[in-house]
Amino acid sequence: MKATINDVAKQAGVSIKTVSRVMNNEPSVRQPTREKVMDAVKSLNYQPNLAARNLAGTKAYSIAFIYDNPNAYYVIDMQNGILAACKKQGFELLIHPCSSKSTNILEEITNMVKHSRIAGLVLTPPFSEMPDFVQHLLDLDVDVVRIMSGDVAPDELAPCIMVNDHQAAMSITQHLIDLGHTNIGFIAGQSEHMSTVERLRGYKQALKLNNIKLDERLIIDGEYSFESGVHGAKQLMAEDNRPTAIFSCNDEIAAGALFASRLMGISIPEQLSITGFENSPFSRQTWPRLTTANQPNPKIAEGAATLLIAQARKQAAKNIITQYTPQLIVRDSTSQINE
Amino acid sequence: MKATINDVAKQAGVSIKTVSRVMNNEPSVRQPTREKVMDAVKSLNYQPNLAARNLAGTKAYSIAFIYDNPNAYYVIDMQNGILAACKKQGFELLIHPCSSKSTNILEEITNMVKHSRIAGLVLTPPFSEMPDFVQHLLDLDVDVVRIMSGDVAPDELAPCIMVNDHQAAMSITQHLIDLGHTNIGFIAGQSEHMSTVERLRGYKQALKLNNIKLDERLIIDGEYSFESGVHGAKQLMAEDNRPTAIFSCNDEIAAGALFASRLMGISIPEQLSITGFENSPFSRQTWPRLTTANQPNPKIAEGAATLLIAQARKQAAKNIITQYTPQLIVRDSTSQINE
DNA sequence: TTTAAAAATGACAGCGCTGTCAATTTTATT
DNA sequence: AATAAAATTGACAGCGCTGTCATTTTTAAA
Repeated sequence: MKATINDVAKQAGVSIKTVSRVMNNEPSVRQPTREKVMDAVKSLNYQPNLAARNLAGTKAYSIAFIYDNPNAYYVIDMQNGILAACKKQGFELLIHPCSSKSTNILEEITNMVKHSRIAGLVLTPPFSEMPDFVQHLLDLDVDVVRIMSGDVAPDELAPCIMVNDHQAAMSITQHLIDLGHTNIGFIAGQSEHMSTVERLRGYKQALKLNNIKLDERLIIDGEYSFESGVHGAKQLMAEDNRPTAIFSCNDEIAAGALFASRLMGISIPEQLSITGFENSPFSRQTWPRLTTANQPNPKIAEGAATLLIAQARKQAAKNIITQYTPQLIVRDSTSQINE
Repeated sequence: MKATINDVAKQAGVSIKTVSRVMNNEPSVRQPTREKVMDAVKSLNYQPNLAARNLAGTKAYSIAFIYDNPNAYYVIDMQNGILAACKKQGFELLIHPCSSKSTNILEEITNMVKHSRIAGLVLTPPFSEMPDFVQHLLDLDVDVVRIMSGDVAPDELAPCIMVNDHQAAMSITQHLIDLGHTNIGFIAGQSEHMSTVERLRGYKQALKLNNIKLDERLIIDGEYSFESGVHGAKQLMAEDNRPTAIFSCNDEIAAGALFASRLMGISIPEQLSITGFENSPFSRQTWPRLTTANQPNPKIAEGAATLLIAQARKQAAKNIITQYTPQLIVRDSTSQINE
């Protein structure tokens, strides 16, 4: 029923070792031989047995994804992207949900790494932003690829996929400025998240570039939640220096701000422009639909996983930095000032 | 570094076969021997090598979860539950996102089942509601456990975890009736989903039990989305026979209905009660927070996976039916009529 | 052409476990 | 106490592949 390497070898008229070489893209196989083997592989619908590979070889054919993220949309997007890469490369994915606050998280992960043969891990925030954690993993002799916010890698420990929130935040802010806004409120996410820091930095820099004076009172501390958006918007609209636009650190905050505005009888976007961030499904379910920045999470994750697998195969340098910049998506929650 | 079965055997002073027997809970091992082995296992932190097991044995140590669900919260909950069961039983989880509309879905899954040694699959809607699909899998000689909506299993092909939406919908409706409501609108999800059918059935039955005449005009076709809730609520509030309460088929619809009500200047819950369904994180992010029915998805999924693994070990009957009834959670979006 | 070096291919052991079946020990029976 | 039956334990092959190293073939150099 299921073809083995032996069947392929017989059909191609070569030894199983040669088939093995072809399957692993090793050099030292002549082109005609390689083709003969590939033909047999195709005709038999052969797929190497992962268990046997793991048992016999020293290489690993699995990567792991650990997550601690209350945002299910984010996790699923990431997971789907990683799975896509794994499928293409014939790798397996180990999924490990866990809590970053748990005290024995290190032990837990260490145990997993030691007991499953793992080539490496894809790390997302908050894990990707914990240098000690990353170092610990590297000491365990597994590869690591980090997905994190910023435009400059923090170190050369391991490759980084940088999401340029700074640049994206500038684009959003510039979009608002182009619409004529100068009083722009900012509702932040948790300040421990790099993404918040970077988005705030982008916001500030855009103001500076346009010679708009920064009003610190328009920057509201918050967290990545609907409630935070509600409170933030209320607070902002109570200011003397009332903003005509609000930059929300993510779509949920923006949805909250939108909601609060309705309650206060402020019409969006006529009287107030509101922007989101992330382009989660959320942002299409509000009224009006949110202007936001699209973060191509599945693509990012697939890129990260592909890079990780290349690392595992020693086909990539340790210091690779990739950048993604979320792109502005203009929808219905922003417009010219219009009172 | 990593202990093998050999190390355990040596330390316990038995043969590796005996260790193997202990690890697999096979009979024919004397209690003292079993204990000696278990001690060695613990002291060496031994964990059987899955690759070797897969390669050597005929049993499978993996189950699969295929999903096609736009609701990320649902998927993550299910996945976490399944993973918990796998961890406890030393199984591995293969994750396979896919589209049920894709034409080659059957081939795709068949291929996966044939190439990875899989004991069985956990099926959620819509897959669990496709008898042909289930039969096809069974023909492939893998076990299947279905999670689906209803109070009666449709057949005895494979075990079912029934989520009693009918009963839960009755509870919600009864809650509204107890508050004095008799004109209760219903905004449906997609009618192809069993969950919609079952929830509508529960709604109708509760009305009947309370001798409230059913007004078909108060039943609005919809789908499981925010927009649908917005439109549904608008339509309902335009009726002559304007409802004082709205039963929404899920939390997203309810959020939409809530939103529309705000727009129409209807205050919740004073002038209109609105209920959700599912208790997604969504339902805590609305204002007011939604009265809803809690579906313990992680528990359901863990139960399903545990059952599947028992099946795989021939430790469970084929015709097991488990029932979960989502429980009413009363929050702030429902109250007595009060105009 | 001959010969050495390099490239391509193959033979074979063994990864850590389970299945089979044989050897041993225990228990029950006479 | 002797014997048969049952329960327990172990020896060993082999799952499908990769790593090592030997062998063969090709290519380059003399």
